[in-house]
Amino acid sequence: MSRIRIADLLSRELSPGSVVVKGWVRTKRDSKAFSFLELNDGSCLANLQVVADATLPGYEESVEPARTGAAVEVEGEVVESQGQGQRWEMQATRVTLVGAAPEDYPLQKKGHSLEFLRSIAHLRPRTNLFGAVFRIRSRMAFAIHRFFQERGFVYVHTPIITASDCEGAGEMFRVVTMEGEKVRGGAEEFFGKPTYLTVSGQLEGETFACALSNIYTFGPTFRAENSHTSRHAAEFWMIEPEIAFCDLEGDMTLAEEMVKYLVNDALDHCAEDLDFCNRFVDKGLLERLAFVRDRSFERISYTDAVELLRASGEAFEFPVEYGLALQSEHERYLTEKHFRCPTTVYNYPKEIKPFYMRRNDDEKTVAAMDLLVPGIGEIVGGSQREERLEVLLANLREQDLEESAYDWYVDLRRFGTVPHAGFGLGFERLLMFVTGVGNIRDVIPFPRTPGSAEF
RNA sequence: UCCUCUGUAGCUCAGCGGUAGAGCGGGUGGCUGUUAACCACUAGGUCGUUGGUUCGAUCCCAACCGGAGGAGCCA
Repeated sequence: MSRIRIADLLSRELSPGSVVVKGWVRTKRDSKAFSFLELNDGSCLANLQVVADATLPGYEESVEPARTGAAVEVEGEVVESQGQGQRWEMQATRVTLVGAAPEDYPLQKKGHSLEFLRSIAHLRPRTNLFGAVFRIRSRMAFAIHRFFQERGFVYVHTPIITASDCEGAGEMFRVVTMEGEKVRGGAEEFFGKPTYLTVSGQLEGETFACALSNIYTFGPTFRAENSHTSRHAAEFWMIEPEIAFCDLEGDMTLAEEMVKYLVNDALDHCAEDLDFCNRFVDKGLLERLAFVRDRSFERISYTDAVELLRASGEAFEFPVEYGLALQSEHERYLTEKHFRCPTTVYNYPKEIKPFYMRRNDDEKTVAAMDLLVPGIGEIVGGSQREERLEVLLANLREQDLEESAYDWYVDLRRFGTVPHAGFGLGFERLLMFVTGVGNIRDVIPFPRTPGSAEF
């Protein structure tokens, strides 16, 4: 008899009859004559209630020790439940203990703190919350590919190891080879020069966009920043589309459409898991997601945003002044108090943005954009790229960057240059937004943060 | 890197300058178509580490280590 997933079983209109299920016991309630086993196999949030009569052959060896955490295989008849709370339950005809869990199994059926669960990251996927979060994560990864593939974007694998040490996005991890305990360096360097873990696939992505027109990357990214916040990790996943023959307007539209698409997909395909998040993580989650799906996002230029903030009368800790970067508190004011919805801020002063962003005709701003969402802040950062050779070279000089290191990047402007644009979407930040989970460490399976690389 | 908070039983926490507490979880027994089951009994702690103050420190002080939140940086 073949195994059926609990998700399949529970969604049946008619009883599938006699079947086999396999999973882990969440809890067991015993009485003299029989036991109730709550069985979960990760296919969905809900458990299957198994009724195991004490008269079952092998009851003492298989059912009695099947306490919380144990792995079991159960064969039985799916019948309508006599009790409240579930439609189907299984009347067991055979219970096999696959793997026992002794009494020191750390997960109790009661709520645990997220901090404690982080310390047992190898077991936390067996909880309701993390099961839900990682099913949603999987679905969102799939939806991202669908979104781009449906629009004719080509998936490009940009390198993890890179030699560009000045991509302008924070501190990098060095890649070295070892000789025993010693780091091999200098001319002995494996690649013949210093190399790093990528902080962005953008520059490489641009080369493919200038050939395949519309591309996206989706892979791990590394930042060696010593950041201690709920929104930063040293290793995270990023989605970076790059579009040829596209300006900032098209870039912003794509980013907004993408966020809406993903939220809509989650609402359609992760209803049970989102409902759990709504009940136990963030009571306003479903309402907010529906809002994001249904309403259009706000857009405001940096210049207007500065004026709006100055006129707001709000007492900010940091000054609001043209030419200064917007602080977290300013971004939060825009999305959480003023607009109360996702907001795209665009056209930033060129001084506070990297060399590759396209200079606007006002000569003061660049065609950059940040998509901000309530509760998290920046979820997307992007720009139209500088496609004019002379302007790009001037930018490199202005920012004291070594021109020769960007030969290949500059070549794109030498040979058949086109206007193009793109953005980066932080996958974990998207997941925080979609699930309502407040800490990035709880939406990535094994988080890497300063001082912490367990598991 | 800076600022703030925090570390007591397996978990969540209370507590106090003078022999360590609860709830939950675990174990045992009972009971019931149960579902955060229920009732009774029971085991379980070098109070993060090191040093200092004190007759006496889990408590006060310092340093260190771990955890969390925020800032910066960004996604």
